[in-house]
Order: sequence, then C-alpha cells, then structure tokens
Amino acid sequence: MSEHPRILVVDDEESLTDLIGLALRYEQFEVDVAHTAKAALLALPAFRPDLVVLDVMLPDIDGFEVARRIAAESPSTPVLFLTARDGTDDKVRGLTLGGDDYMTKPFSLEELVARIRAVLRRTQRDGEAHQRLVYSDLEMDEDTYEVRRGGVRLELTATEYKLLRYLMLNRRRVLSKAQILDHVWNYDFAGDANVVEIYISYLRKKLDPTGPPLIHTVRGFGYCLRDTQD
Amino acid sequence: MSEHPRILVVDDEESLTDLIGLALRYEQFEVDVAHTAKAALLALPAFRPDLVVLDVMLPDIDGFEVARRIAAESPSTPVLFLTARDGTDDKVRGLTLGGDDYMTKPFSLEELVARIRAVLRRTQRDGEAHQRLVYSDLEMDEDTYEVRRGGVRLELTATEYKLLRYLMLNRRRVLSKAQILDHVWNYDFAGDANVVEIYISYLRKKLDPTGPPLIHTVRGFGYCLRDTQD
DNA sequence: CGAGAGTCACAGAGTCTTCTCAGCATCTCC
DNA sequence: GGAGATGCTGAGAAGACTCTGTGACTCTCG
Repeated sequence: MSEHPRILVVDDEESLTDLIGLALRYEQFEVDVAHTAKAALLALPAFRPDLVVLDVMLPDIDGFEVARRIAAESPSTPVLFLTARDGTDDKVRGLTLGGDDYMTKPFSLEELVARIRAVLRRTQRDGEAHQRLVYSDLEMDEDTYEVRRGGVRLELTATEYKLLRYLMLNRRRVLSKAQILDHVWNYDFAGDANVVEIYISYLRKKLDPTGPPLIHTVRGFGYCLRDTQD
Repeated sequence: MSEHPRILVVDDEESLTDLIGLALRYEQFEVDVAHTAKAALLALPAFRPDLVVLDVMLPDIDGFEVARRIAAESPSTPVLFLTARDGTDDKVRGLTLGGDDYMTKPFSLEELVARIRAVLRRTQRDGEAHQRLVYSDLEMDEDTYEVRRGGVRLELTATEYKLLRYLMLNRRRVLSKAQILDHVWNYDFAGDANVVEIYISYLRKKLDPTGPPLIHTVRGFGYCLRDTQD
C-alpha cells in the first residue's frame, strides 16, 4: 500500500460524496468518487482503491451486484457498505464476512473514518493487533469497545463512547459544542447543541466516581479533556 | 502558495466587505471582494484564492450551492462560512469537517483573522506543531486556551483572553482604545470605550500578582503590553 | 404487548460574564 | 495649586451560559 490509502466512494447523492470526500481527504486519504455503478466499475482498475465505500442503493446497477464484481475483479479489496435504515441492511449482513463492514445512513463522519481505518487495519494486518487509546488513567480499547478508568470497567452507551473517544483523540484541546456535534453526531442531526451538554453530564457521572474530574468546562468556548497535572 | 495568501470575500453588505477587506489587507493578505454568488464564481478562476470567506445569505444563489461549486472546481480551497445567528448555522455544521470553519455574525475582526490563519495552517499542513504565543514570561496556548505567567496558570474569561491575545500579538506597540474595541469586540458593538478600561483592569488584577506590571497605560493614547527591560 | 435502555427536547435554577454607571484617583496644563 | 480631562475600579443589573431533572419517544428483547 502506498503512503496514503486510496478510497473509492460510490454514492449517487452528490452532496454526500462531497462531504465524505472532504472529510477523507482531510484525513489524508486519496479519494476518488463515482456516482453510478458503471462509473465505479470503470474506476476500479484505473484507481485501484484500497477500500470501497459503497452505497447499496444505486440508480443503475444494484449495489450487491457491484460488490460481487468488485470481489471478482480484486478479491482483496474490502468494501464498506452504506445502507438506508429501512431493512436493506439485513441483506448486507451476510456480505460483511470477509473483513467487510457496513454502516447505516445517516452516520457521523468520525465513525466513518474509524470504520475505514478498522477495516484497513484488519485486511492489511500491518497495524498492530490492538487499537488502544490511553490518556491519564483512562483506557479505551477500540476493538472490544471496553473503557476503563483506573482499571475499573465503565459501561458506556454508544453515544457516550463516541463522545469520549473524540475527547480522547483531542485530549487537552478545547472543543466547541459545534465541533463536537459535527464529529460525534450524525451528519444530519438538526437538534440543539444542548445534547452535548447532556452527554457531557452523563460521561462525568460515569467517569468521576473513579477519580478527579477529567472533563472541564471552558465557559464560552467549549469542553476539554485533561488531567489536572498536565 | 505565494508569499501573501489570497482571500476572496463574498458578502452582499458592502460596508462589511469594506471592513473585512481593510482588516485583511492590513494583515498582509491579498484580498478580492464579490457581492454576489455569480461574481464570486467568476472571480474563482481569475483570482485563485487560497481561502474563501463566504456569507451563506446571498441575493442570487444560495451560499451552500456556491460552496459546492467551489468544492467542485477547486477541491482544496477551504471555505470560511459566515452565518447569521438564526439557525442557519445548523445547516453549515456538516460542512465544517474537511478543514472548513464557520463564524456567526457579528464577530470580531481579530477572531476572523485567527480563524483564517487556523484554517490555512490546517489545510496547508505547514505549521502543524502547536499554536503558541509567548512574550516575556507570558505564554498562551491557542489550542487549549491555557494562559500562564511565569509558569503559573491563569483563569481568564473569554473577553479577557481575546484582549490579552490581541495585546500579545501587538506586543510593545501602543494600541488605542478604539483600535482595541475594533479588533477585540464584535464589529457591531455600540457601547462605551470604558469597557476596554474595565477589561484592562481585570487583566491587570490577574496578571500582576505573578510579576511586575506588563500592561502600561499611555495616557492620551492607549495601552501597551511590554516587559520593562525590553 | 410490556419492560428496559437509549436518545434527546424542554425548561427551571444556578452560576458566571459582560457591561453600564458613578464616584474617586491621577495627570496635564494653565 | 486648581480645574478639567483622563483613567481606574467597585457595585450591581441584565443577560448569557451551563447543568440537570422530567418526561416523551423509539427501539429491542423477551
């Protein structure tokens, strides 16, 4: 694999491919986009992607058929399926065996990036076995979704986990609620920034019994994960 | 990128583009202005900006559409959106991922410049290190919003922070209250210049216990941040 | 269908910031 | 020295920001 993995994004919604393309390029991936199955199949030999992000709902050819042809042409290229939340995701399940994965729309871009990295890590086997995030006495295992503080296991919900992960990735940096909303919530979330406060509050309740406060409010700016002596 | 980054400013309010243009030119940017979406799209290939400051509320074409076309035509050009404080900022959120950013009107010019530099830094990846401001025994970390004097941590409010930042950027230079008001306060602030005195007073109270006075009054002219032996 | 968990809207309470006002201190210049 | 201009700062009102309890709604599971 070259320095920057190549990702082929296949979806007919242009605004979505724009968004994904932007996010992935920013994350140092090389990106190519296709809006139809035909274009995708043409791009395959030309672009030789390390991973394909594939909407199963395409205007011309069925996404599963596309996946089959990808598998036929370059069996080692993993696919990350995008499905609508309407039942089609059942069909995808069977396909996610060979290291593939799938996500339901709408998703958060943070999660898309995380899944892509996870799939690449698995298929390429050149990333160390365990992906772990550590800060202060916090540990997060990205494979098992286990979170510990000071060795004590914490039970987090999905949203709490994603929020904490984002905070840990940006430890010591002050993050605005808008930033958090952008990265942790689904891209179409239209609600109040108040949810962020709510989830910060949940996290604090779970983190703090095991030690000194780690999540700090920076009034007027946002929140910040940080160990006091650091 | 040439020596002076080129900024394209798109907003239909002429008084605002004048103001922004003035501020940015003073900061050594090369500036072009467009008052309509059409003009902006024309200026794009002609001016080849390194960054676009774009009001989402334009008379002819929707700002998001303009952003999409910018992304299509020159995908690497980041956009800094300007939105009114009325809910349109929700729509912008998803767009702030690929390194783009947005600000709510009214804003302070100082903050506009800071954001522009931050976005350019991020997209150009040539100053990744850590944005820090140091003068005498004062240190300011722009990621964590941490301020220290002689190693001692200071707790500043949002306005105090912005004011001190402006003083540090213009160390040793005498700044009039009008200048400070123009740069640190939002451009529509209509109040008394007395606020500046008050905030200078607040800052002194927090800075001075840790060492000799740093903020000096220049009677009849303004204030000045300076170390006595310098 | 009911129970339980997760997500999030709403709104009240508490807290922190910001800014106005006014009186006092200090400086300048006659 | 004195008057006026200029700067400093305490008190407090207004309002912004944050936190959190209550409850609605959805989804899952048995």
